[in-house]
Amino acid sequence: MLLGLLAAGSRHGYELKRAHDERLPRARPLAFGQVYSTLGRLQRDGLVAPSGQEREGGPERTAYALTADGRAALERWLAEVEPPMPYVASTLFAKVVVALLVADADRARDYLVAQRQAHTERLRELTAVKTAPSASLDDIVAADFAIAHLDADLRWLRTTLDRVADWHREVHS
Amino acid sequence: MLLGLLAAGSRHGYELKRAHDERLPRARPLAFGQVYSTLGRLQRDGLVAPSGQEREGGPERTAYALTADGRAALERWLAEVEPPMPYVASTLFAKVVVALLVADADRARDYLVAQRQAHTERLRELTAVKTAPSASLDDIVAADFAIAHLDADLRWLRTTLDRVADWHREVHS
DNA sequence: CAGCGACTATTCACCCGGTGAATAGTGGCG
DNA sequence: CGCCACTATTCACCGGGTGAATAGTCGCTG
Repeated sequence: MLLGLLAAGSRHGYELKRAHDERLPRARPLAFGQVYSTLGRLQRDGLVAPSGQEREGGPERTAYALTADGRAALERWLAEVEPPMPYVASTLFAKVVVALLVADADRARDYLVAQRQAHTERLRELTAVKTAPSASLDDIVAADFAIAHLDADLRWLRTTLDRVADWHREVHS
Repeated sequence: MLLGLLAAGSRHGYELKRAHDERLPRARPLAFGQVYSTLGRLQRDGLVAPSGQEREGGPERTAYALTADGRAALERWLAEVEPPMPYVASTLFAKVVVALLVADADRARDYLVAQRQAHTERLRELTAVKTAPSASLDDIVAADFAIAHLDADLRWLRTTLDRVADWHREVHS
């Protein structure tokens, strides 16, 4: 991701974090410590290099630019397809499994119902975000992504509610 | 997750990993190193304690059990609802954003089309998994989870394909 | 002018989860 | 006895995430 941002032109660390957070408004904001430690690694591996020193209206800052290797690595990454769902990695899923292991079917059901409600509420919020007049395409595309996955969770929660009794029986056999 | 498995009875590390991988067949298998280091942390925090030493048909093994604090922490965890989609955290999403930053709209489209194909293929595989005669409910519920999220990705890929030109323009403005 | 606060730029120390390999013990077999 | 397979655990390392600390510059105020 940082490589991608640097491809658009060299930047110093603080500004990279700024650019990241702007470009992906709904992603987890980067910590400064993380930006610099990642830049350090990228530099260690020859994918970025310092490209200048600047001092305007603030303290000294070091800009970084992509190296040819960095550009090649980025192109490679962009050319490859992400493996779709190689694993089910989800806290929600794990929690439901544990609930069935640890509690009775009714308790698990209660959890599923509460989670469903929270999802429905969040869906409402995100729909409001994307329909606001001030929504940028960045906001809309990200909201759509989130909405699609909330829907997926809700669908799964629904069918799982129907199966709780059977699943609970199987888990305890 | 390990706490949940221990709630069903005390177990040693190796067996915990085994139980985890069995219970969640489509999750990422745990590394042994990870199980023990997590157990160490849980012990450090007073959530689990060694509960016995055993030697049958193999080397010595140390079983661990939940402490009262551990049980309480597990109950607390189970009682709280997971915050739904607090962030859009997805490699797929980040990749599309970078593609738009770095490449032209056609290149981004090519990537989206290739990714869509991989998703469709994976959907087929997972559908086969859940319809196999030998499929357990564990398999089916996990496959349904994955299928729902693959669908969500596909839905998003579709609308994003329609928006590439506009989004590309906005990204570069 | 000095001090303060806000903003900018970076480092530091630490933690967790993930990884792959190494180490050590037991049992069975030739 | 040695070897192999299986069981049980440790070890050393890595990247990403966290929160706070450090340091410089600028503008404002008394």
